[in-house]
Amino acid sequence: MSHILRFSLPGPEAISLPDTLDCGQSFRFSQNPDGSFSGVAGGRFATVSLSDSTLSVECFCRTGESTPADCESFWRDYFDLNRDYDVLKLLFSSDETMKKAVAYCPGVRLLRQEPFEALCSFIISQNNNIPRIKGIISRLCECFGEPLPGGQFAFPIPAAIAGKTVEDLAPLRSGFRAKYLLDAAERVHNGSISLCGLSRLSYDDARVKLMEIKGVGPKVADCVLLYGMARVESLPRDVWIKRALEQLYPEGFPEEFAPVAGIAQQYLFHYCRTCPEAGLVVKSEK
DNA sequence: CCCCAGGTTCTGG
DNA sequence: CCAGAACATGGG
Repeated sequence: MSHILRFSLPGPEAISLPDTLDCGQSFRFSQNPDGSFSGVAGGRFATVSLSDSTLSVECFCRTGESTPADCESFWRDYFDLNRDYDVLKLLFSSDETMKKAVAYCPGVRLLRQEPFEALCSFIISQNNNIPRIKGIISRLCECFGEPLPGGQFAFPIPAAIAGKTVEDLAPLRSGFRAKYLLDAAERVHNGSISLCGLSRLSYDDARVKLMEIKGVGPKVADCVLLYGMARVESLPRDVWIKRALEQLYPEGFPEEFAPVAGIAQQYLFHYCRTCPEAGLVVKSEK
C-alpha cells in the first residue's frame, strides 16, 4: 500500500540525505542500514533514498487519504525541489567563506516542514542537543500523534496537546520546556495565534507575534519562520551562527544574501559545526 | 561532580 | 537596559 515517487535532480550533488535530513532542521528521520532514511512528514511515513541524480521516495499513505499526485506534490515541496539551488550556490560563491561552505556541503537543502511541528520542535531544541531533541519529539508523537501504518506516528495536532497539563507531558521528559509546549499548543488551538495567518504578515510582525508564545525568543521564532513557513530571509542566530558571524564576518554578513539568508545559513551552519577547516574558536568568549 | 547542549526567562544591579 | 544565573534532562 505504498507508492514510489521518483524525482530527477539537476545533479548527483543536488541533495545529500544525511546533510539534509540529519543536520538539525528536521528531527523525524533516521538512517537505515542500507543508507536510506525513513521518517514521517505531513502525516506520511516514507523511506527516502538517492541514486545518481534520482531521489526516490517510497510513501506509505493512509488508505484513501491522498492520491499519488498529492503525495508527489507534498514531497516535492518538502524537499524544496521547486527552488533553484544552483542559482543560490552561484550567488553565495561570490563570497570566499560561503564558497567554501557550499563546496563542503553542496547537498544541503531546506526542508519545508509544517508550521506547528517546527514551532514545537524548536521550542524543544532550546538549550538541548540533537539526539535528545529527537527523543523528546519521538515520544511526543507516540503519546499524542495519530498512529500511522508501520508503527509510526504523525506529529500531533494542536488540539491533541491543548488542555493537557505538565504532568500529562511528563513521559516526554522534556524538562522545563513542557510548559512552553502547552502554551504554544493552546495559543494555536484557541486561535490567539494563527500560524497560517503569519504568512500575510511582514517578517518583523510575524516574528513579534510568534514571540508572544512562552519559550519562543528570537532564535526559535526565526526557526519557525524559516523551517515552518519557508521565510528564507529569516536567519536563526544559534550559537554556531553567532560564532560564524563574529569570527568570519566581523564586517557583517554580505547584504546581497539578505533575501535568502536562511538558505545561506544552512550551508554555514553545517560547515562551521562539522568542518574543522572552518577554523572557528569554540571556547573563549571573553 | 563538572560541563555542555540549534535559548529563554528571571533576577539583581 | 544588561550580565549572570536558573531552568530539566542525559551524555561525556
